[in-house]
Amino acid sequence: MPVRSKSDETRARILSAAIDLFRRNGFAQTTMRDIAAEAGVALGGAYYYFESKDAIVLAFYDQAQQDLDPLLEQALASSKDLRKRLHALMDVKLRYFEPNRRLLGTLSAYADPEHPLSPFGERTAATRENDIRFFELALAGTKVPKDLMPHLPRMLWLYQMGIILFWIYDRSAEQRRTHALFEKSLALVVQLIRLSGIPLLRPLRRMVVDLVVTAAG
Amino acid sequence: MPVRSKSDETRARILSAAIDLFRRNGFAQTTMRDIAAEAGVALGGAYYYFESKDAIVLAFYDQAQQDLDPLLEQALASSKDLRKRLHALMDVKLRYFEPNRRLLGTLSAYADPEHPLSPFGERTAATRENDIRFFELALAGTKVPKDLMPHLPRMLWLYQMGIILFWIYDRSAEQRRTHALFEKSLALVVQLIRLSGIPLLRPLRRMVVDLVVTAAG
DNA sequence: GTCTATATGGAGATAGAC
DNA sequence: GTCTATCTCCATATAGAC
Repeated sequence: MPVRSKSDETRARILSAAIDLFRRNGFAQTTMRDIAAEAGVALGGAYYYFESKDAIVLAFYDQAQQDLDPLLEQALASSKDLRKRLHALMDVKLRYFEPNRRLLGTLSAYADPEHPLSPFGERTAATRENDIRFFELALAGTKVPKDLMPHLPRMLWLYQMGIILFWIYDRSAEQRRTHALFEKSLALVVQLIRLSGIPLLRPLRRMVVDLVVTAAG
Repeated sequence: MPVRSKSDETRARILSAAIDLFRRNGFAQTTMRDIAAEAGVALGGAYYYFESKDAIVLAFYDQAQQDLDPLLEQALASSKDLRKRLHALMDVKLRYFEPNRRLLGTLSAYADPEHPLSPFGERTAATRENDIRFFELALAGTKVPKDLMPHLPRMLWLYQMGIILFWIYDRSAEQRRTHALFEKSLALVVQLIRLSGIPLLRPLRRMVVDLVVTAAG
């Protein structure tokens, strides 16, 4: 454990104040002035540590990834079964982001890959690829047709993003609808992966792979 | 054709100036001052006709719907074949929105159903339902299992929204990737609808219907 | 009813003193 | 490293001319 300098301290305090405010009041409604006040520094101080409001969100992404990595590793170790593994990955993420559902909402606004905060953009590529790797690991031990294998982790990642998006805006109590939707769709997804190898479905599988290749460019 | 009063004239001029600027510079980057200047009125003039910047976008939606309705009717009349009809519907929309791809981009930002500009929200419900009705009409004459029928128009609408979202951010020349993706996925979708009736797929179909019901609440 | 001119209040960001 | 003072820009509001 590195000793945290006073500077690290202040930076962390600003970040945590910001996330707290984003959570409570939303991203757009939170001003840099609010953040500075909550962290006990002057406005300029906040800008000394983060060059912009966006940069704070990026720092939040980075921290989330660092926090999540070991939890995701652990989730994968809990079982060899694909369904259970995918379920465990999702559980870890939803639990982690639960207090920040609202913040994710304002961020999901950035679908444009050219926006720095977009989950599909360049600035977040490393985090994204890191995340996709966990789906690759989850598939270890599961039989998947050769032509599908290179694409499946990314497809599962996208599926996961869809569920998370649904979850963000799910107004049902404790997001029960998302949980029901996830259980049912996951069973379907795993079933389809299992069935994807049978000869009868070969033409269908090829169509899907072709589709994915087209979409990915 | 009603005679346009001077007031209607001005309103239309402001709307068209706004859309033009949104298109060229994006929604967020365009200020009400820009809009007013481009339309040749003072700032207050713009606010006299539109109570907010958002209201201008809503007016754009409304106008788009009015313009599109007859074109979509016509598109449906062009064929009895489901694939061709769905293709024709998409063609009409992409052609219409082509000059405003960028504007749609900034709007797709509003996934939150509570945001007034969200395509999933209450404020846009009438436009949305109107649009879904065209998918219902497109299905007339196509055999669809009874349990699936009530949900299929909405599912197709959602599929269409996905393609349009992809199109918005498609940086390939003339959005060729989107067009390829659409051709291929449409063939798949139509094929699945055709196959959905065969007894072997009944369990799968029931899972999907169950899924849709869960998602819709 | 239509529009101009001007005001308000708040945002993100920065320069330069300490 | 941190603060104060200040800048620039914007959505929106309003008073009142025509």
